[in-house]
Amino acid sequence: MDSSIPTGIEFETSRFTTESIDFSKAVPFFEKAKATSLIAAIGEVRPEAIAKAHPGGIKKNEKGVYTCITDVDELKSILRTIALSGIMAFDFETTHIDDMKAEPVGFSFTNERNKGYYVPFIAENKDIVDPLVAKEILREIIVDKKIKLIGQNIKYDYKVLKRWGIEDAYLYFDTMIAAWLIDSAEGIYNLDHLADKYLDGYRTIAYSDVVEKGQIFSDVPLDKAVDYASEDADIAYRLYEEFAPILEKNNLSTLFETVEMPLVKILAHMELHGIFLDCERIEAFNGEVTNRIVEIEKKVYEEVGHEFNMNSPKQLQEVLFEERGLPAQKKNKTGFSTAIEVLEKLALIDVVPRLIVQNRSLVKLKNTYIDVLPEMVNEHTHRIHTSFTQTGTATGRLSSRNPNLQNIPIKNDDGRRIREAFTPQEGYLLLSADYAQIELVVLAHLSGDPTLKEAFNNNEDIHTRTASLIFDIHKDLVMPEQRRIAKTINFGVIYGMSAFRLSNELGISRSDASSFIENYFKRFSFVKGFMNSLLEEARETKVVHTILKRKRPVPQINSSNKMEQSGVERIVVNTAIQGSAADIMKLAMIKVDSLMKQHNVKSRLSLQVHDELIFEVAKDELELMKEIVQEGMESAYHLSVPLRVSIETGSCWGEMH
DNA sequence: GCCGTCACG
DNA sequence: ACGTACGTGACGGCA
Repeated sequence: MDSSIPTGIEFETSRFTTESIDFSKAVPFFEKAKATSLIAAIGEVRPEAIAKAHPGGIKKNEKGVYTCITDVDELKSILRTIALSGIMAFDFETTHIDDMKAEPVGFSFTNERNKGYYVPFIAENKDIVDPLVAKEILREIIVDKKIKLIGQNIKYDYKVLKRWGIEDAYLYFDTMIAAWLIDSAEGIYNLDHLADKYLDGYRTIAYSDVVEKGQIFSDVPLDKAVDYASEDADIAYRLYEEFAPILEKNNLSTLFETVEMPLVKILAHMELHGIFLDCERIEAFNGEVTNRIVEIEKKVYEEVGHEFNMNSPKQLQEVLFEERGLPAQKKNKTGFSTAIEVLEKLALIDVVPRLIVQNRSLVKLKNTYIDVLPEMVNEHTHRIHTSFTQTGTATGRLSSRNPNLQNIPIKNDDGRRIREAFTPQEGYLLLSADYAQIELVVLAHLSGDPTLKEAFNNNEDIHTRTASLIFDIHKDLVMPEQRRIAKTINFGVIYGMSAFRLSNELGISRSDASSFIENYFKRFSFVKGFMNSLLEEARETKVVHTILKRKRPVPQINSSNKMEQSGVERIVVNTAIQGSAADIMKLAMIKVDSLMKQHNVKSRLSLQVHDELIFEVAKDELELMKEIVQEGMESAYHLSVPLRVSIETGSCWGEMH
């Protein structure tokens, strides 16, 4: 890789303004959307309806006709013609699956179903089309003419485009995101699966049939490469024609256009920018942790009388419950559980489980973070570039992979040492902005509960307030233990609590737990009412939706299996809350991004951790950024209770003031 | 490839 | 009497 990796990323002018989005108006959006699709319920294809809509007998699963373009003038002429239509499906073939390493070896495109073109730069290791020449032709229609791009997982192609030197693109329609919005419970959104599911069992050419094991795409014979690559563009185009009307029909177009698609670029920019990891800090900590692990293991072996693998649940069970005769507690499928809460109980009566508890968390830190994160540092940017998955959750949240930077430890001092190794570049600080109690705030809004709303309107400590209500005492008299109980109950409300779990969590009897819950719902009666109407609606429609009308299908809501049914009921309650909070955070990211562009700042968004945004902020922009971030996040969506954001800054993640 | 476990919100 | 908190990703062990 060369200097084409962007260091400071330039942003295009957003189609977005800072005005808040009015979701009450469904904007007709897909001008090209044709009435070809007839999905009755979400994600459900009705063959007879499709036959009606295609009286000519057009088969959705027909193979397309694909063309190889090797002549530069021909490429120019075809792309210019396509540019007149204003839209095209586009797909890169590259050297790597990792978009931070991938170099283009060719690209495919189409603006018509059953057609496709492939432009090979290299095939069978021979140079064909000069990529630098092709790049300029592409630039003309992607940057200058701003053609609307359709793609499957278009964030990948956008990142490759940017790293290649094409600085901007109009990301119009990601078929993967559309499929996810249409059916967030499906979980599989790769092109092969989507073609099978939505194009009447269309079988795509498998990557593994084209690219031999150990080879890359530039090794593939030209004829095979043309078919494989062109098909990707063709299928993406066909899926676009399928999905656009389904989105319309399900009132998902506005969410798609104004939230999910604008977010693609924001995530791409975050990923490209990455975050710096101070490997020396990690290495210093590694020495310390490794010593402690060795010490603990030595003590355990001494105590037990022999060596064994204490990371093997099976071997550990033997040692604890057979050799040492400790009382087994929870069972799981394979035997007796050695989960942390079990070990903590046993730790009161025996030194071995006590040592194992310490060992567990240190080994976890070492295996998951200390040994892995330094290896994930990009050798050119010297930073860590996570990948945010936009289609990874059923609720609307993001997830983070390779590495997951949404689960970096914070809850204890050892773990926090990992967080402290994430540091800003010279002249910058890290700024963390997080929503205070966003899920309970969302609950107050959705339920309209006057007591809950009042607490947030008065900016009270919600757990203390809850305690004062359920224990019927003045809030100044709430004891820490009572606050802890209230906090657990508040979590329980969000998750759809049961008396059983609450009693376990609090170490109290189940009847005591039941009366806490009863008391809670007596005090927050609108919350109970809200949940009931949510469930009623879900039973009726088989769908739960968020404030932005994001949908999660819950077909099992009326299951005759009571356990399954109550499981789905918890999902319904939690999805409405967690998903709405995720909606708000996405709006906030878009708004803050827009404000940052308006002010033309050097500062960059680095990470999102569900209710928190982390920025790398230029020191001379600190005050401005604090204002922008707070304003953008707090006004992201108008609720009937105030959204509050707390901002901290520091010279590393984890130590913020 | 699944399971148990555990890091986060 | 059942046997249970929601959403993720990643690890090592084991078949």
